Amino acid sequence: MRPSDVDPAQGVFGISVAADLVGMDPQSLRLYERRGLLEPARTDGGTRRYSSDDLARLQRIGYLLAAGLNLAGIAKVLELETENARLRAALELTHDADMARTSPLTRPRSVD
DNA sequence: TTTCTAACA
DNA sequence: TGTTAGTA
Repeated sequence: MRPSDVDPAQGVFGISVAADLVGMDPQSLRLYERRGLLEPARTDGGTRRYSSDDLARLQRIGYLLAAGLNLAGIAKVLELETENARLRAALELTHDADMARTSPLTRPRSVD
């Protein structure tokens, strides 16, 4: 299987490996999950499986923590970002490439 | 591996 | 408040 065939949304890493890759402790990863910042996949046995998307999310959490936000604030940020991505994806389906290039909200208004 | 608890800064 | 360590 080629690297390009790997689904970034599919969980493959155990918690120890995932924590190692992002420079965090497994305990912190569990705390983030309990606070609703993350929801990694589970094996049949119930152990966590972190995907590449999860790792990117963890690095985002680390960045926001360093920026001074607490976990509650980060949960809110990630929630809004997720919704924003969902809305943009829906917009992409409705509009053609030309419309998607400039947001209706930011497109300059004609002010005679 | 999980969850819980306590101590630290 | 978030991290770390110890426990079961």
